[in-house]
Amino acid sequence: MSKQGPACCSPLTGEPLDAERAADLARMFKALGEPVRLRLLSLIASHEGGEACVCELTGVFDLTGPTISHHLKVLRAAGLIRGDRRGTWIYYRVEPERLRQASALLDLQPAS
Amino acid sequence: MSKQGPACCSPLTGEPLDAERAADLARMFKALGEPVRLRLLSLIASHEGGEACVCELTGVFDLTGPTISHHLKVLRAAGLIRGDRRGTWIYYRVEPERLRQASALLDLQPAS
DNA sequence: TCCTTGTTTCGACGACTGTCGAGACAGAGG
DNA sequence: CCTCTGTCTCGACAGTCGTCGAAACAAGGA
Repeated sequence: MSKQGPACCSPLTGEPLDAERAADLARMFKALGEPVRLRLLSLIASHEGGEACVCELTGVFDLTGPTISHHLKVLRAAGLIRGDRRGTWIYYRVEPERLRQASALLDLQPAS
Repeated sequence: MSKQGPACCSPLTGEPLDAERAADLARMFKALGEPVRLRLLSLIASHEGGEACVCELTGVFDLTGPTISHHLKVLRAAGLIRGDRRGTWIYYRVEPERLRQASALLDLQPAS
């Protein structure tokens, strides 16, 4: 379902964002606009194999389990990560397409 | 000048963000994480000449002047735009370097 | 079966944010 | 000088967000 039309990647310099697209993109940026979530995403993205389990993420911060779980849920709702359970542990990995969408929007000089 | 230092543009896949850098980047993404601000930035970036005055931005939304001014202030504090007064009107333009920084962070496959 | 460990959901609290109206400041022109 | 227009600051209010403790759910092992 995530087939992206040409409009998905047009940069800011192209034409003004309409309200609907702005709302979707803002949801993603809002998820990124929190230091803990940004670090969580970076931890997952840079982890060996491209995925990390919650148990490895919790110890990095001085935060309780529920708080980490909450932030992971926000990142999941924004479409930035995806998690699946394998046995006891749940492993999270990034959604590259979604990140590319954000990166392209902010790229003022698209690859020509 | 199109080549940046290694630290400023290292993508998420490189190494985990430290708390300080995450805080600065999160400030910028938080500014982008609001539909009105995202549309304001897009209006400025896509405007003829690369700059737009507040009077042209206010009419687009069903919001009062103070509210638009507040959002512009947040974008300014995040380093995303810059405004200078010329006579009666104040013109805003984007800060390309800052946008490039964000775009590069989210780019999972940097130009190799 | 019960117990232990990993993860999420629920309910609550303080802090922050978006919005407004009223007023202040800046510049242009009588 | 005064006035008008454009923009910002201030103070206040409702709504949202990050955080926690307690409890629930899921899977594995005694």
